[in-house]
Amino acid sequence: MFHQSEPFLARRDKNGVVWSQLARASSLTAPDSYAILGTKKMVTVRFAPSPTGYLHLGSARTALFNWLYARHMEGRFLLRVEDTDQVRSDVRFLEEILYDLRWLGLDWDSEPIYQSRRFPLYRQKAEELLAGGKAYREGEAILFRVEKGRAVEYDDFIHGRIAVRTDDIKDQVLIKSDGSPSYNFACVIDDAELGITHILRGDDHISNTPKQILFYEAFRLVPPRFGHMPLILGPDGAKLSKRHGGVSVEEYRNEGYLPGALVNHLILLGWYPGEEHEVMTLEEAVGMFDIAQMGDVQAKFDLQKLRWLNASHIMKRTSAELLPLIKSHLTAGGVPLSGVSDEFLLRLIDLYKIRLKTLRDFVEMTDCFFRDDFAVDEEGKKKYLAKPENIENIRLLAVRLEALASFAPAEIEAACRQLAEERGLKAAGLIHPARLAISGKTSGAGLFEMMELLGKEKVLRRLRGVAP
RNA sequence: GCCCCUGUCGUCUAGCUCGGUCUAGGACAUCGCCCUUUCAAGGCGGCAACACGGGUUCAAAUCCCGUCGGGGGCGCCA
Repeated sequence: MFHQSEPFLARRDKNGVVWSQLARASSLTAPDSYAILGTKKMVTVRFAPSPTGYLHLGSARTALFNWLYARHMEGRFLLRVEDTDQVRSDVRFLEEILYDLRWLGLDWDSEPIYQSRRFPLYRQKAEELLAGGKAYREGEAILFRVEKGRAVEYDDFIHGRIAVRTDDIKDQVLIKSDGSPSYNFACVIDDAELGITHILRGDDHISNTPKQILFYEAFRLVPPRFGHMPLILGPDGAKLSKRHGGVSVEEYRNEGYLPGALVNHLILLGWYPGEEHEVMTLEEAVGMFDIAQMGDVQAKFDLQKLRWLNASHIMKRTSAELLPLIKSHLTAGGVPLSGVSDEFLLRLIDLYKIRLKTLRDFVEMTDCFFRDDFAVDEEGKKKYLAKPENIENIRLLAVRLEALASFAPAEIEAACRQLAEERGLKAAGLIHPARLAISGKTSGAGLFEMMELLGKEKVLRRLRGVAP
């Protein structure tokens, strides 16, 4: 179960359990406890998902920053599955979470470890405390005795010094009556054994930290450095929830967001890379990341900015890179792709990628290229196809285009402009009605390119459809 | 109720550590103009903030105190 190579400077205790941070210094909470110990440790962080649901944006952000720090420091990023709740945990959730992490571009070192397989260890450690008089039994449970009248202090690397009185901390459950370990206890046992050097987690854990530090003390271990990042809120300042437009990574993937864009936004919600670097790739972020610059103020998830970032990331991708993604969105959107060549799709992507906010937008924007029964914009109809002269112009345009030997944009444009001039119109006076006729839309790519991709036959048929 | 974190444009933020260079800078959104075949993209410009009240100081967004606001926690959930 414990597949890792042994942590740096680890040693085994009399029970054969590997411990990596045996305390020798008296100042357990000294900010540079590692320096005091005289040991240079590889940065080791972890992400500890609980497989009781999908990967929430907040969790994704926690994983992301831990990963960033590990990669920047050339340290290790471990995964620990907190599946002590046998009832609510499900492997399906875990698989989804791992899938989402990979999709975001986050990889981990070593196999994940599972808390559910380590119950004997937690019990053994709790019994040590029992034997040492630091814990007591209450029924089937084992509780930790919190010494009153003192303070627990630590230097949070995001918030600075935090101190709480033990009078405000109740005795803590170590092992529950059903034999499973409490969250805080299993967490400490595992973090110590894994040699975790830095714990970066959400602000919601800030009050757990003093309790955990008490456990480290009880085992005479030097605690890791802790940092708590503020939670992300919804646009209205309330807790991020479904009604804000999606809380799971999966939802954003399905909406057509690029992982790089989602990650970019999540990064911006906790760390500012400088005015010239707001749009960045994960790789760039790894290089620039500075944990000391992380923000300590809660930020609101801004869908508008995400959309803009997504558009920026899409524009930077080549059409070939976008192709498989676009294809899956087309398929998901019910567009049959049989008989559609990659060459055709590539050219269509060339034309439209600059206009996309999400990949999914492509499906709606380009529907006229895949079907003949596309919807026609009502406002546009009134504006461009209501007058008889519009219809006549379209009819004449069809005649001109039909005579074209080459159906390339340049030739189409020349024909359009010439006809417009002959009819005493501005080119736009012909272009807008024509676009509406062939696509049903008042917006889109350049008309001549659209026509070329659509092909002469369809263009003529559609023009004649509105101007028989 | 108690404990903890936090408060610069609508939003994300720079500045705060070492008070004066801040008539507070950038980005998203928004508005206007340019470009233009529409929509985008791009270029240019506008609007817009130091939560409030006291101090300290020649001088405070920057230091101190209080108030108010936002968030989190106080489980044999994780």
